[in-house]
Amino acid sequence: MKINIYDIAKEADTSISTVSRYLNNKNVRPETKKRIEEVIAKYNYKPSAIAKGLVAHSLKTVAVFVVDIRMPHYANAAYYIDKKLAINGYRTIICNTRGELTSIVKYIEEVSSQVDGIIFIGSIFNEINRFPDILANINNIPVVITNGKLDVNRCKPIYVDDQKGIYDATKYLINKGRKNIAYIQYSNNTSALKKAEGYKQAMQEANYAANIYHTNDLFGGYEVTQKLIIDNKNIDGVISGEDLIAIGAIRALENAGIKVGKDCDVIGFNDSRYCELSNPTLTAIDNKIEESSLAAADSLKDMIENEETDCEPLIFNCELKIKESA
Amino acid sequence: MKINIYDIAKEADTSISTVSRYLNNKNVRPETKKRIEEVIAKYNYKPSAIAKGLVAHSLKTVAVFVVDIRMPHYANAAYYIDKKLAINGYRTIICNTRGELTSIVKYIEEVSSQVDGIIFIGSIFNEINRFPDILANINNIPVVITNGKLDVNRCKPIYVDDQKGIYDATKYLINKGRKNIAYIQYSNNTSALKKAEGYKQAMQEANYAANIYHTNDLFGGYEVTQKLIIDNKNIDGVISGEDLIAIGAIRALENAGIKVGKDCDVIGFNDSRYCELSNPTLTAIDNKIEESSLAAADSLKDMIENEETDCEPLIFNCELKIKESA
DNA sequence: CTGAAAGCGCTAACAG
DNA sequence: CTGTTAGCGCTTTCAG
Repeated sequence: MKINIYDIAKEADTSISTVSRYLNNKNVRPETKKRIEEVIAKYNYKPSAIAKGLVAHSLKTVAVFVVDIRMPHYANAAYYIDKKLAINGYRTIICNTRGELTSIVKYIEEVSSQVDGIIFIGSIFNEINRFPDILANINNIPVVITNGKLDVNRCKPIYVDDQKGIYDATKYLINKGRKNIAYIQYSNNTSALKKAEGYKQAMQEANYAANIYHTNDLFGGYEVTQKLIIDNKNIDGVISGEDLIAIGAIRALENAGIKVGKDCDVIGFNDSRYCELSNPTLTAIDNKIEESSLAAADSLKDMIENEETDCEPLIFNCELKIKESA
Repeated sequence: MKINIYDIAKEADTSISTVSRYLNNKNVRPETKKRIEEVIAKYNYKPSAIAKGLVAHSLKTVAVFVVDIRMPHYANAAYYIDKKLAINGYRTIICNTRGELTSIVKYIEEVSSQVDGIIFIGSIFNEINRFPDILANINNIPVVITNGKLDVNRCKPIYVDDQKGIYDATKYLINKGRKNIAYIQYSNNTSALKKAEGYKQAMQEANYAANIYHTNDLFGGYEVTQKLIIDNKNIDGVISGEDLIAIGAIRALENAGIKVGKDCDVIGFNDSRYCELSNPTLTAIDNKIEESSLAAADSLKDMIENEETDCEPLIFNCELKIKESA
């Protein structure tokens, strides 16, 4: 039932090489070409990408590792990467690892022998360095990672200085005269710790006490802030490493009668479009997702196609985007 | 440089079939096995998934077509589909079509000869029916589509009755005594039109005038509602076909001094977790993304593995999830 | 411009 | 349990 190039050649009364040439837009005599076209149309023949891939040693496919595509940060990254790479004829396999090591391992094993390269989004994937066996799977393909560095042959790191981003934002509040600034940390990975570090550093320099709250629920900003308000009635600043948490914080503060942007400033992280949905709109640290994702896609493409071995890290700086909440 | 199964066989002093058997966990004499393992470890050999795919006529990969992975609805769908399919050993290629026909065509052409099946999320992909040439590409692979039906050999449609969802929600407000209910429509595709239809139907039955506003910006709910308020000072209900728009509406209403949930009710659509970020929290129509996505994944898997040809549509009903805004 | 033949890396009979 | 052989569907020399 399934038609292949042999069938086409036979029925078009020519050789498979000629059909192959036709398929690849090489010179074929018009009459032969016409016969081939007719047969192809008749059977609705489509060449097998897999067989092509075997010869070309490439399926023109890359994998993008994220924690959870439902989180705006990852969705944005995946969107820009796919957009950029699709232009160059690459398909994007999405790997929702949920940050679980077993899941990461499974995806790597399945995907590494099928893709031309991998992009890891987020420092959590640094964990892979602890497992040489897993690393071995990706030792021969080009790899890009944001906010990390993998010990493989060809790894291009792309850094966005989250820590400095938070540090600057904290400074900004301090300079505005805020003294009682709390930080809400989401999850416990390297990236989250670094961000918290930026906050602590700025507070320390100003001789203010650091005050860190934790949540592991992306939508847990509301509840954690309710606690925070009870603990600390004089709160005048809240910073979080995730926009969504900061938006939850705003809701909690407003519901407690604390005017955000006036009595208390709130700053988020990512500067996702969700900032606009908040009331007041959320001032946030823009961590350059679009820029860094496009750079990741470009770098990977270069590494794949030009055997590029430039593994110098690329560095982006955050930028505070001021809106109503601070 | 690149090691293949021949190299392994030679160095382990055995045949490729034996190596192949070893790789596929079939019986191999312990001593032989040991030699093979050593050589494999020495060269860090990984079998080529592409070559395997050529033999198996499958790469265990599916494609998921969405409009834009950054939209919560699509991100959720993609997440659940990938989660379910990954358990069964399938990889998920994501195709961000932006709803553009040229992009849809390009993705289909590239992907159709490489994947085992395709899931289309959303009625917009019904457009494909207008192009027999494109349809031909996917005539031989199993296809699942939500809120649509494609004219190909094997297509499983999964419907979620959006129209009824909006109809019921409108009824709900009417029964609460709301009379001046406006609807904000996002985009112009079949799905959007059907939703608006549900609203009109309910209003008509109650003998109230329908009042529809439009926006093409997912984050445009705020601005459109500002206009709406100017046009209609007695507004007491706002319904939208997208949560994010409804959240923008809430912000505009509150900023205009109209108490949401009291003076005016607001209802969104999707019941995404963003409803929790709104203040007041957003009452919304749950369109069963998780259920329908998991069903899509299951159906596709059945169609792929069991040559399943049951193309009876699967139907899900929406459910109004009441929170603070209505 | 075209055809024969080799090869991409693996699996699956088949015969031992 | 193992090796030989023939594919899977395509591209690519290399002669002609």
